[in-house]
Amino acid sequence: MSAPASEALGSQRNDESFSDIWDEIVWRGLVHVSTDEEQLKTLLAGPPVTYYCGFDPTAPSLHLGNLVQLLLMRRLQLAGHKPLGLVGGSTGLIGDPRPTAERTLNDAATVAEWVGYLQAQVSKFLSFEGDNAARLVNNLDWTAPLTAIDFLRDVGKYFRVGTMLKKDAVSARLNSDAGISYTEFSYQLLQGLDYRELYRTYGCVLQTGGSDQWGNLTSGVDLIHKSEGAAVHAIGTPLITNSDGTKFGKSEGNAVWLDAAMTSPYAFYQFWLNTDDADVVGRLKIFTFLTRVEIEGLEAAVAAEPFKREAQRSLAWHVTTLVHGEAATVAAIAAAEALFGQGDLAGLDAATLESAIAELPHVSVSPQTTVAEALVETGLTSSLGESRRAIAQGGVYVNNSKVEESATFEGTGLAGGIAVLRRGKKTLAGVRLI
RNA sequence: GGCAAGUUACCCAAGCGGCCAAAGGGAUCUGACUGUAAAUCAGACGGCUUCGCCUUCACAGGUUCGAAUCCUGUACUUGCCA
Repeated sequence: MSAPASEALGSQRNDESFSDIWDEIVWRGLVHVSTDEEQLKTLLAGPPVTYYCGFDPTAPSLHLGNLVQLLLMRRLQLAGHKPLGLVGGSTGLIGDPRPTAERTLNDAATVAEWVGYLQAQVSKFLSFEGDNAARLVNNLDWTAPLTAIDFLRDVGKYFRVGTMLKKDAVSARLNSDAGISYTEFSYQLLQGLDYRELYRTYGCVLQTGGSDQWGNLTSGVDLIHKSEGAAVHAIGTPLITNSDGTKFGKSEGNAVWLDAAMTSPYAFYQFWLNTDDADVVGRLKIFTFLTRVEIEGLEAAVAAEPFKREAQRSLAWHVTTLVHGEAATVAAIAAAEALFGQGDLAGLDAATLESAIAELPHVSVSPQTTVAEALVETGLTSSLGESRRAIAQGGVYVNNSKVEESATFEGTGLAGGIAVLRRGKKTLAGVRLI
């Protein structure tokens, strides 16, 4: 992430029109499953409780799925509760069972490096000041010293294999032809252990996570019930889906990351701007701090004047600002306005073009370079063959003019020797001619 | 440990000696229509110096004029038995 989101922390607040935080998160569609609702509602309406959510370092950055959790954590913190942000230094070495196939293990040094990145990202969404300051924890701290024997005696004894086999994540794998290793099968014990550790150390009584993690959330609830005799809670957020059936959080087949180096603020903004009408209201509820009244106003706007995409603009603005800061968001919008679809790129001055190009993937090439080669270099296509196909299909433009097969950049330089390369309607890249 | 079945392109999945760069579906990309939306329709979808050539069907070796297809070994997966 390029800019600290903390600049936004101070202005964030929950919607006062709800009688309590539970009602608000239910309205926002953040509760898919949970332990006893009445108890949770009462608990969250009372004095500060300590809660946690874990993030495993299976990549160098968090992604949009994690953002749902981060925002839920922040909403609970705004309601006065104390967050524990857990980054899974140990669980990241194991990997939770995915429904499809066994994970490839990452080496310890890589995971340790990613732990650092994730901790930095998590920190930006929580406040570390005040009575209910957030705290970061790493489960490697209590898992690493544990011996196999202690683990089996102090944790394993509380788990029944029959119960473990019934967890969705495990049974899905057992019923598939991929099977499951003992390593991944054991994951739920580790997560259960985490919850118990945090319960003992910090009095943590609530864990949140994606509903696909429900089995892992409840394993901790059960463990604490059995070994500590205490009743604790869990909330599972819904899996975010697109109304057209495609996967949420993918842009052109790639994950949308929170790290600006992996998904640029420009691409991030575009992702949200392109949200379906059918999905945009749900996204506003989950990913922004707009109030119910404000969201209902945008909902009406979508119904009345969908072509204005006011809700999408608002959504893109708020989420991009939240993640990348206002300056980066302004730059992303300016770049889009300068570059997008207007026929008249030649009218832009060098400074405007320079800053617009900076938001896009860009390369420096000689004017003799073919457009097909530049497509590959900027990542707009992955091979020359693909470039040729794209050009043949009429999907490639330089400075908004469709190009032919053997085109080069001769004579295409705009102000500052820059050319704008475009594939399809919305995929742009910058080319600096040298 | 024994027996059986399996491992095909991003995913699912056909193919069972030549007509196979490999059916079909999904995902993805492009075009048309649009609102930088959805739906729909059309095309593309291993690589390249693209009327042709090159590299693929778990891995290694073999049989054959010729293998994704047959044989041997190895790895991994699943099921049943122990």
